[in-house]
This record gives sequence, structure tokens and C-alpha cells, in this order.
Amino acid sequence: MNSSIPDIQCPPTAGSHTAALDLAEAACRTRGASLTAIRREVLELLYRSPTGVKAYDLLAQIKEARPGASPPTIYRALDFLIEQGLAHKIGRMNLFVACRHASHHIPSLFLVCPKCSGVTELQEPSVMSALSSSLAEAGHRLESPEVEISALCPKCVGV
Amino acid sequence: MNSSIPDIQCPPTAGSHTAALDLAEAACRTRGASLTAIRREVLELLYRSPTGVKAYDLLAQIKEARPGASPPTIYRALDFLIEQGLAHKIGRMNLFVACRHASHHIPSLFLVCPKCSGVTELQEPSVMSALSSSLAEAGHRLESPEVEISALCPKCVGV
DNA sequence: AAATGCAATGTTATAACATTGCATTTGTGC
DNA sequence: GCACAAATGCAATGTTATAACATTGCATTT
Repeated sequence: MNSSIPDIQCPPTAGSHTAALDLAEAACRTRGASLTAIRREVLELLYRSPTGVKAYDLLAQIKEARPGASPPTIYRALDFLIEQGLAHKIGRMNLFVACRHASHHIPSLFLVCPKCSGVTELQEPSVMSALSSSLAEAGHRLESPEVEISALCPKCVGV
Repeated sequence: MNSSIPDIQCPPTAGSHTAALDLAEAACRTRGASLTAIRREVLELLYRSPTGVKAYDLLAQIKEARPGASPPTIYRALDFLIEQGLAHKIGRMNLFVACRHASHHIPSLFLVCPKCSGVTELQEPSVMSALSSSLAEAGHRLESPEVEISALCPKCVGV
């Protein structure tokens, strides 16, 4: 559809993210998975919400285009995106956020602001290695390369 | 602790924890708060579950003694205990756990095992300071001295 | 003793978040 | 076209948490 006339539309936060979506689609393909229309739409909504989105808010947004959508529709899409490393869940807040980093070879910190719910993904290799070696010493091991931390964001620190 | 006749009672995981409960009660008192019977019972259940407990499991247990208990009964008690620094919530797992450290002047890491749900509280000042200075550089600030991290525990690492 | 204030608790309902199970459709290789 | 697996639609249900309002119990004042 959208081949020409490129500028109407784009509601809340965003430009089109087409490039990133295409990359994501290619990445899935190389792994034998497919970024279907629903999944792609959900991912796009995540891209538009740098601050994280709640599942039922996603659902409401998706319903505008697909009135039949139900909770499983988006939870399944989210599960897929998380499996594929394209999104993360922020447990403490029941918030979902797109992964902003091309590769997750480097573990990330997710700073979740308890005031405004904003999520910032931060890569700090030195902190992460200090952390994981401390854990190792205590006999533990990081489960995933995603470490969530509750931290006030720059905006909310000031207040 | 248990000085004489130490073995009757104590159903699931536990000894009586009377000493710890009394300490907690005293601590509340010095802050002008009161560890009422319900709150004390909830705290005791937390002490008995080193691994963390879900709110509705707590509810079920409390109901044995207090059939009228309802969700707010325990959520209120949990809120109070958390306010008082006597318990923590593990967000990702919807799990509640008693605080094992007398003082929280030193920030703590909470290692939550995603396999067995075990929670270990760990104090690592050097890691914590590296962490908080990294955050500060990015304009953020730790919200609380409690940082939860998903990490396999020693038992589950092996498997 | 009666009235007041106030924290805690009881009670009911509902909001918010997430999963299960099964029927149907879609895409892909043969 | 056909068979098979993957994805989706859909309804019901499960799980976690809070809102809203009434009541109790106890300390203080009158």
C-alpha cells in the first residue's frame, strides 16, 4: 500500500521505523522464524513507545486495526519478540519495551524509572562484568543478559 | 534462639523466629509504627519461606488462622512490612521475601533464581558503588538500596 | 460516661495482567 | 490439490492487585 505519499499518518511518538522492522524481519528469517504481520505491528508499536508499554495498552492500539484482537494475540506476539531478542519484559512494572541494541552479545542494564515508568537500556560492560564475577564468586550466575534495575530517570531525579 | 524444648511445632520450613519477630517489633516501635498481630503473622510466614512466597499463598496460610482474611488483608500487611524495610517484593516473580539483613545502610543485591524462585540477599559494596556511579553518569539514580537481579542459584547452576 | 479522633481491619467488588484450550485459517513442501 | 505444521481467532479462566466503603478497637478529650 504505502508506496508513495509517504507523509500522512504516524500517530503518537514516531516515524515509520520501516528500516528497523525490515532488519528485524531479516534477522528472524535467518533463524527460521517469521515476523508475521501481527508481530510486526506489535514490534512497531514498541518502537513507538521508547518508554515501555503495557500489554493491554498494546491490545487497545492493535484493536484499532484488528478489532478481533484479544489478550492472547498480543501476549503471543510479545513472547515471540522476546524469544527473538527483539523485545524485553520489565517485570516489576509489567511493561514491554523494544530492544534498542542490534546485538545482545553484550549484556544490558534496564533502568526502570519508578516515577514515570520510563525504561532506558544501558550497556556498561565494566559494571556488568564486575557484577557477574561477584555473582560467580557467590556461586550464582546471571540468568539472562538483561538486568533490570529500578532507578530514577534524569527527568524525575530533578523533581 | 530456641533454647529449650526446641522441637515441637513449626510446620513447614521453620523454627519459631520469635527473636527476630521481637526485634522487628521493637524496630517498628522506635519508628512510631506498630507490628500488629496480622503483620507479625505475615512476617513470620515470610521468615518461614526463605525462597519467597506469593501473595495468595500467604493468604491461604493466613486464612487457616483467620478465615475472614482477604486479599487486602495481606497486601496491606505486605505494604507495611516493605515500608518498614522488613520485607521486599521481587517484581519479576510476584514474590515476597523477608529482609535478612538487620540494617539497610548498605545497599543490597537480591539474586532471584528463575528456576527455583529462591532469593538470596547479597551485599557487595564495590559492585554497588560501580553500579551507582555508572547510573549517575547517565543521569540516573538508584531508587532504593535494593537491586533485584535474576540469577541462577548455586543449586540450579549445576543442573 | 459520652463523644471524638484515628489507625487498623473487615468486606465486597472490580481492575489489571496473563494463560489455557480448542477451533479455524494460513502458509509450505510434496 | 493435499497434508502437515505454524499461526491466529476466540472464549473462558486463572492470577495478581487495588478501590471503595463500612466497622472495630482503643486512646484522648469533654
